[in-house]
Amino acid sequence: MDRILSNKNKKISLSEVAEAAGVSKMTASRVLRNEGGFSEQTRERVLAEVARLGYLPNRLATVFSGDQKSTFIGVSIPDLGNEVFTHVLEGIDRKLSSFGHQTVLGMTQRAAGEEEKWIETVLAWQPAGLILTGRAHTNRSLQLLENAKIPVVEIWDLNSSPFDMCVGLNHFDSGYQMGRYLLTKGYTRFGYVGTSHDAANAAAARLNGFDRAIADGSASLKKQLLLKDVPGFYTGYYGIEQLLSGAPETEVVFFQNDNMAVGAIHFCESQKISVPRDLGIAGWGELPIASVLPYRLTTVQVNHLRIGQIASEKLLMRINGDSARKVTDVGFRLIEGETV
Amino acid sequence: MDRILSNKNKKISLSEVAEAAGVSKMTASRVLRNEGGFSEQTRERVLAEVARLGYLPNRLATVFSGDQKSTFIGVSIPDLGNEVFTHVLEGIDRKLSSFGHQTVLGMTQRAAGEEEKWIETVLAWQPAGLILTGRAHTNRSLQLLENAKIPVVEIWDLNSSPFDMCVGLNHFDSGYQMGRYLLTKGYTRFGYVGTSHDAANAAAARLNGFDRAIADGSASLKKQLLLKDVPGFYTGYYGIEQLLSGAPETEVVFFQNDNMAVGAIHFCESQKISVPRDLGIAGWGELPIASVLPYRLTTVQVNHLRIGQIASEKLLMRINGDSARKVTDVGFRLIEGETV
DNA sequence: AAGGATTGAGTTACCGGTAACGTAGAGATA
DNA sequence: TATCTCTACGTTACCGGTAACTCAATCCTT
Repeated sequence: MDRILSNKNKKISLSEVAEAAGVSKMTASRVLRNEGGFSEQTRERVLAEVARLGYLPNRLATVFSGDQKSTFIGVSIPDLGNEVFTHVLEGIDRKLSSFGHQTVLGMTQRAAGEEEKWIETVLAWQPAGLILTGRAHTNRSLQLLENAKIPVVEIWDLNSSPFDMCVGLNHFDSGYQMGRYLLTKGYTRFGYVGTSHDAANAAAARLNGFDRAIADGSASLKKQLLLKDVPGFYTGYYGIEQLLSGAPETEVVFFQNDNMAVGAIHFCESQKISVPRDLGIAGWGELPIASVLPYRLTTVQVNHLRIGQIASEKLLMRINGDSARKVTDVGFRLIEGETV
Repeated sequence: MDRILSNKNKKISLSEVAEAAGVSKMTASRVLRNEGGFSEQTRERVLAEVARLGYLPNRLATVFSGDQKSTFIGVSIPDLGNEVFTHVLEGIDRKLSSFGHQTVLGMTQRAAGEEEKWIETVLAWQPAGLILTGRAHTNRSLQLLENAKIPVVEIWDLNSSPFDMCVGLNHFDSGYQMGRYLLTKGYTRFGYVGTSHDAANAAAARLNGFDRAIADGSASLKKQLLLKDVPGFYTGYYGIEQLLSGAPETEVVFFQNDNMAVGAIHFCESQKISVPRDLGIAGWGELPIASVLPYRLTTVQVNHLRIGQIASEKLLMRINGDSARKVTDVGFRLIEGETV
């Protein structure tokens, strides 16, 4: 009845191919790896049997025997629902797959210590390297990574002394610069809306930087709102409503990302609050959504795809035995838009 | 100089743990699997050595020896840049990881035949099952799947006779219903804007259904635009501009997804084109972005997350030896919004 | 024509676990 | 007391490839 269950005959192994071709397993192996040491006649016989029997090599055996390294790369990201990280992941997978590697995904946002469990599980599969988002790791995680002796890239938040390698940007600085910029625009009453839902360490760093800039400018952050929700349009829309009802004197609001900022702009439009005349709005990350606004959003531009690509490149270099720079700062650029 | 290269000592194996504990490899294995057949004293000694040496089991060896199945699940999606599929992927990975499985990602949109190559690569790793997006597979792909003898779920587009199992919805019908609905609203001049960029078989089915409905209503699709771009806001924004410049008499436009529809609405706002008075706009997929519009978007609601969850559940059931329904239709719901 | 190099194979061992089987000693049973 | 049954291990073999080694036949050399 069941196609799978009824069909119990196991997979074809190299020995069976070899036997069918009338040669030894080793000779068949040589033919498949094109290693030389066989006649043209033998080659044809072996390849004919490979095709006839539908032989597929078992990479597990190769890697297991230690002759080759695995081509798995473990990639942990906090959240697929967050557009920012899907762009990073896209950059990673594109690069890796074009070099014959496989991305083994891990979403590790849901609970603290989740990453540790994931690292342990994925290491048991002998990956060739790991890419981890963020730099908060448990002691045991670090121990596991130490023992694994594989290259590791931490992405997103820049770390001057990473475990191994690191690519990202200085989130604190990006928040600080935004704060400075808004001060030069003459604002004195600031607000911030973000989420505490995800592994928002980087977002927290941005907020800290923003806060510091304002303090350095002898102003102060009037109201900050950390919602327990995903950082999307919707959250921005209702976040701004909530913030304004609590602190209507706010002049400008910095959002965790562009999606939230655009949501806020929509709220303002619906309430006839003029941006930037009545209220300034700043986002972060330059997400595609901002492109459709009739005016340019004030935001911070980050090349998410590039973070993923560089992380993959570092890993690939090290896997190939070359050395790679410990820290790569992809930087950011403040976009002086028309919403403040 | 290099942490990795200088540290050549290989990983600790079970034999080494066993030796250190003064027992045989087999006894150590029994302790770790809690299989019984050892004394409390032995157990403590082995576990102490495991902790001291930082032993991590090599799952490759276990799976390779055929004693256990692998916990890999290969998941191929066309595009991570497309929000729709990231939601599906999120549903998949959540479910799989909570049952101790690993998602091995594959992005197979970029070129035809890419999926075949990916299937071949990933099968060599002996995955426990596969999830494939869409139902267009090459003959060789089908051959490979046949030989692999593992459960396979095709997702997204519903298929009455899937290779193995299938979960999704009838895209043709969803397009047809939208067409019928717009006809009842009295429209006679229709437009469509989508992309030809991704594996848009499902989107093509929606367009076909839409087209058929219009033909059945004795009207006709005036203008259809297939842009070579990603199906996002931006593309919708410029797509509608292009469509209207070519066919200004168009009364209502159906978009490939909500992102594009919202982009179009933004364009209309910027051009003082009133929606729905001057132009009707319909989307597809009920993406979060639509929530921020001041009015409800006319669209088709689909539970993307659920598709991923059900696909994973089917796979897990079959991996555990139970049977699962061949085809699951998650359905869709036409949202009669305020934009037509 | 004897010795050396080349070609086209085959043989053995190994990777790290686990199934299956074997076994010595302690305690229970007839 | 002889046998039987546990308990707590140890031993062997195997999974599917590949490295390292061996070896016979052929082809050049000088």
